[in-house]
Amino acid sequence: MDISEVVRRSGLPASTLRFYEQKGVIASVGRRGLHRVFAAGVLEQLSLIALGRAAGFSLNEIAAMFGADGRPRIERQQLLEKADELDQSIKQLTAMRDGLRHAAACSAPSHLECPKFRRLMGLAGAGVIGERRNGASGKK
Amino acid sequence: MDISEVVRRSGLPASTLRFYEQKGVIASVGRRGLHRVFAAGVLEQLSLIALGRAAGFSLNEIAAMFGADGRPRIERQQLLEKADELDQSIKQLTAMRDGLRHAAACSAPSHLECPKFRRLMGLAGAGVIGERRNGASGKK
DNA sequence: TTGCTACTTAAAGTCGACTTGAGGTCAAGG
DNA sequence: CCTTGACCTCAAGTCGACTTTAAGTAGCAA
Repeated sequence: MDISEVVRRSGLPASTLRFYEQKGVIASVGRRGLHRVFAAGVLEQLSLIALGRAAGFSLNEIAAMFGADGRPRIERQQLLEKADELDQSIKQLTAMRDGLRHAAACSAPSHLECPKFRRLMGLAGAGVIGERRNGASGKK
Repeated sequence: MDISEVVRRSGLPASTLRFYEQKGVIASVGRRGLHRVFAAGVLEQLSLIALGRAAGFSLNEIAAMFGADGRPRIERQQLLEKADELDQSIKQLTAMRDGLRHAAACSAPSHLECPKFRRLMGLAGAGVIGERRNGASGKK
């Protein structure tokens, strides 16, 4: 497969594929002239990468999960740790969501008057609630 | 209060306070010489900012939530929208967490052999599962 | 053989939220 | 009065995951 076919079948832009190759998270099997040639398996790898990213692994972590052969060597321990991290996130997000819904419905004239809201503020101010860089989609 | 007191009582570094002021998300009440002077209310504002950040609002969004007086003007609609976003995130993260736990426990020799895992891969590859820049802590 | 493109590279740019560094000012304590 | 060090400003750097741009190359159809 040449890069355009991988683009077509994966939906990723060519720039991303080159970037991934450069980072070592995928590999081309060779060149036809200058042009990269990819094995069919790269599509599966790309799915796996997308999954890893969605689970919150960084590209470097993901790169470390592939052996030189391109097959994944994923440690179960790592999966469990990430699952626990996600559990933490889920709890925080759930508390936050409930807090927001309450605040939106709360009859207090200003949110600052609402005790629940203030409690949430206190937690966030004390750093109890995890820092997030980005959470939900960002569609469009 | 001078900046060092705000630092002490908020736990935030001075650089962050200056940065926040420059972004317009907080304001100092004036100067004593060159030195900024802050009103006591800034601590509450900072908690509110922390809360907003934890909920997934950007600094720009947060800045827009404060009137010129420094009091928050938070639209309930905005809170509900963010709550819905969080709901989405929570669903995705929950699915991901369960998938990871299954994969870790799965008896298949390679994760690639596991149908559930492959299904998750497919979803991620198709972009069904939201993109995340960062989710859980990142402690240490 | 020509010429069109799709491909190539390397370097720089983007985005958000800050941090860091260099160089300067001045309020307060001795 | 003088030193000290906390504070100031402005510019640049960082991090991660890419994208963009400029300039060059070459596979393939005509």
